Amino acid sequence: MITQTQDILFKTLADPTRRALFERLCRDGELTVGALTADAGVSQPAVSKHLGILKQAGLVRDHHQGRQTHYRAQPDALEPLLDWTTQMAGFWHRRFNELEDLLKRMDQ
Amino acid sequence: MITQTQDILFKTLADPTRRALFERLCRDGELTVGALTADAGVSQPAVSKHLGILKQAGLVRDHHQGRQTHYRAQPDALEPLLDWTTQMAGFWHRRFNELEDLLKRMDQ
DNA sequence: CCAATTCATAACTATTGGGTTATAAATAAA
DNA sequence: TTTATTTATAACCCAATAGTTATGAATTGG
Repeated sequence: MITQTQDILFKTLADPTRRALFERLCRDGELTVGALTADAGVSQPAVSKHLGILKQAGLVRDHHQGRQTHYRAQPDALEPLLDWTTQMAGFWHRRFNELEDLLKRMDQ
Repeated sequence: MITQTQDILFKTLADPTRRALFERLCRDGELTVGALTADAGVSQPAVSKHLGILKQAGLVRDHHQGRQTHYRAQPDALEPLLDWTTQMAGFWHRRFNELEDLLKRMDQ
């Protein structure tokens, strides 16, 4: 079910602090938990939990180096979101064109 | 704050039944509350509440006709979502190119 | 070895939010 | 006018979740 993937993505990105973490990783590249926590506005455990959820959604990847964990964004995971959005817009435009055609036929 | 708009959109579309209502309106065009309720899988008050939230987010518009309320999708409201997604992908690609350039310079 | 640092997990709390039933308000029909 | 239909709102309940503090596990440095 593809709608499952969309659901996970929307739910994951619905939280502002979580979305802010992902945005920072997109902008600044790879960062440690400590660096992310410094500007997150919430505690370190909260940041770790959010990163775990982002990881489960496939939006970030991590690798360990000594006692630090580095996280980086995985923006490919945004593709289903892009697909859904364009599809919704597409449905609407198709309907719009159908209506346009109908009006044209009625005009004849 | 544009991030406010994004927050509202993500939060609004994070709920599956609410997103399903929006999808149906995109596919099928204008529908009444009754028609939407028939296939929603939840009660009519639940549907009304969801439609109210979608309306506040600007994702749907309504108009009254007799005792029925007709709802239709307003897919233009998805634009900030599209902007955010492409922007995140853009940030990442820019960083990717920077890295690529760095590697090229190191290669010389 | 011992202390300090970095991150993840556990346990708990409070709030949010989506669902329900009951009911009100408005319109249509009999 | 009375009854039936359609939608919105109110009041309430339960589950999910984002936050906290406390602590454990792993690694580094003295």
